[in-house]
Amino acid sequence: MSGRPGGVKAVTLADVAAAAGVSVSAVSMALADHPRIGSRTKQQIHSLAEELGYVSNSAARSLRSQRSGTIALIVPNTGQHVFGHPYFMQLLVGLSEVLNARGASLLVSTNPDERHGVVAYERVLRSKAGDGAIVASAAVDDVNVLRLVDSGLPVVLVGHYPAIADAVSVAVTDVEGARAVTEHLRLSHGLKNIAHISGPMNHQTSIDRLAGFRAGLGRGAGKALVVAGDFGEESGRQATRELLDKQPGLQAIFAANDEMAYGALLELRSRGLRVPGDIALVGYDDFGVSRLTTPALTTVSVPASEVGRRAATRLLDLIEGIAQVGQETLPVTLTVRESCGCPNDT
Amino acid sequence: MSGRPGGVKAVTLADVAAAAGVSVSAVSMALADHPRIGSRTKQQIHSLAEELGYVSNSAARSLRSQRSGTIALIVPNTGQHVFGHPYFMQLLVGLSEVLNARGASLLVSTNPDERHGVVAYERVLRSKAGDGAIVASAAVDDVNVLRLVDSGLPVVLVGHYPAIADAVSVAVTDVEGARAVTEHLRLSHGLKNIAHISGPMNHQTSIDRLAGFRAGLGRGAGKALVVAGDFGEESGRQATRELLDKQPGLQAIFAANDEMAYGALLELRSRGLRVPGDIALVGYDDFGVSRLTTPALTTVSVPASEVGRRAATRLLDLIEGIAQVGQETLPVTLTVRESCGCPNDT
DNA sequence: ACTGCCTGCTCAATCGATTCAGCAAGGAGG
DNA sequence: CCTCCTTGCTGAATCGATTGAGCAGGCAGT
Repeated sequence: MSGRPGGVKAVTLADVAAAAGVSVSAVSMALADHPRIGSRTKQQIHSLAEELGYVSNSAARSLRSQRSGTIALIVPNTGQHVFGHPYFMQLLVGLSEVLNARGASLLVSTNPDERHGVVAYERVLRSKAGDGAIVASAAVDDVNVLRLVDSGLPVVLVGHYPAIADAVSVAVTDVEGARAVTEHLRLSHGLKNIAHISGPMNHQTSIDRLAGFRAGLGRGAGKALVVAGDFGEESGRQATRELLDKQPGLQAIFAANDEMAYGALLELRSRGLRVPGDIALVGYDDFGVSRLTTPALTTVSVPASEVGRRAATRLLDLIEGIAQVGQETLPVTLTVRESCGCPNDT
Repeated sequence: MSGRPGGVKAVTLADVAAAAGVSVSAVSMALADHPRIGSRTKQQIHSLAEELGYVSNSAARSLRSQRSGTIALIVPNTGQHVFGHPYFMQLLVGLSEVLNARGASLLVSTNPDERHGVVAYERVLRSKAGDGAIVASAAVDDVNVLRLVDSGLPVVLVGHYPAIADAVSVAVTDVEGARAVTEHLRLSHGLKNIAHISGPMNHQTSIDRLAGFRAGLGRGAGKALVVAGDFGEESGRQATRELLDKQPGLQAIFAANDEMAYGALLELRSRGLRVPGDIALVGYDDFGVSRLTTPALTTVSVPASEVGRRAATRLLDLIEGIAQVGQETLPVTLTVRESCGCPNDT
């Protein structure tokens, strides 16, 4: 009723209590819908709180209830790294969707710089700023992940961590996906001398995709040539240079992600090699890039936003005490476009 | 010294105090480097705190100090919308960089669904979960933005809000950018009958780019044909269909962002029209997409991560009481590639 | 009429860190 | 020798919400 001017005056429980002529406890209990508060009083307090614009102070609530209503996304990397990759975008879409629906907030915790591997973990782990954490994109040999899981704090890992097999995690069938795309090159197109540009080998994703690649080659598929990149476009280009120099009869390249595949495409093109005419090329991830290139990239679609959704759901359940069975694995799907040699059907 | 087992036992100030044999106050003051605490005691407390793994409880600290150390990114849209657009990614890169460097955290506040326009604002505004807010991608007619700014809470707006001219904001020179790219088409390539696919007209960005387009046409540049899209790829394709049907002598299309330009490219291609041979095409934003298409898209590069960096810096300064002059505008740059008709220099 | 129980609220402790007033010990100054 | 100041710490209040214990009044049962 009274026009509130500009000042930031916080409305506390005490204000509502004073207005209603009851105690602070009564207001707190009324708003929490406690059965021992009369329904007429509840009504009155609710409308009064609404009118005064009362919103519970999150710090006080967190302190008392020992719960913040916030979950942290921990990424042991710099912000540049995180938000630069569309993978995280997709993951965030899924996370935010579930968190919003269940009234939780999202705290994003990246690392100030590459050195402080511990900072991102500790900040959340100890300060109780988050009720739980989702860890994405950690290296397989990152001991902090183990520490975090061991600490007893609710944690959901995104991706496989064989070293922490009992942790709650959400991953995708990378081995199968890599195998499928490799077999597509080998069996559907009859290609031999297929090379793989892998990701950094301290990430399980890279390990799995490499394993799938090897499995997909079967035996007698010629030599398996592998060069490691870092998931960045330029490293894909560099790796392609190496491959072309080392391997004369190269017929196909399977890059462990689309960005490296795009780098490969640039290098092949600059050498006058046609894709897929001279060399077939496939990527992995399908986060937008692959749709745009010419030729459109055959790739493996990773359901990253679904991974985010599942991870958030399981973490919130975990926080609420609902037991979670260990690993959950979502299927990836082969998305055939043109760069493998299949006909264009746009 | 004693191996800590799995349990989540919080180490509080009291624990450190007990171990050091001093009062809680002394520990608090020592860690805050208060001058009235002896340097020897400080040393001892610091190492003891380190050893016990003490981390201050963020809820308690926030409650007492009335400051959360967190800033909120408010986006009056769903998570899907936010993280789906590379613009936000870039913005987040800049934000997280500055926040990390200055010890602040990032709370991402999206909306559960399109209806609840108020939710995202109120949650942060009232609960004191954040010390300040950065508002991005709000509609020009969103009254909640005005309310938020009026509330006295530190707020930095991303983009122009002519209706709230006195607010602290960080924007880019969209009018000039749109004008430059339009003039490039008109003057460098001598094109006439240039059409514009605009964004949704309740966003200032769309308004500014349209204004720049009009300015760039000058007079006597033929008819200015404008069709509105929604910044999505499909709407670009749809708009292009309309344009081609309505306007026989069309020589160039300027899409208000790259994704719509990509949609336009698909439509042009499917009709057998060559770009830039038959029709020149330019976009706006330059967030990755434009580099990948064939032909590579001429566009206007928006320094979104720098916008994020500036917005975060100014917000933190504002929170610390450093007065901020109103609007700040960062320059965009014309990035010439191939789709306008310029030679390929890859 | 007395006990027991239910209803509807109030009191006070509590979460953990911060901060100001205050107090004891020691040295300087008169 | 007494006062005053400085140094180095302790005690207690405080931030705002939550929650179990407690208490007053009303009603039913015997």
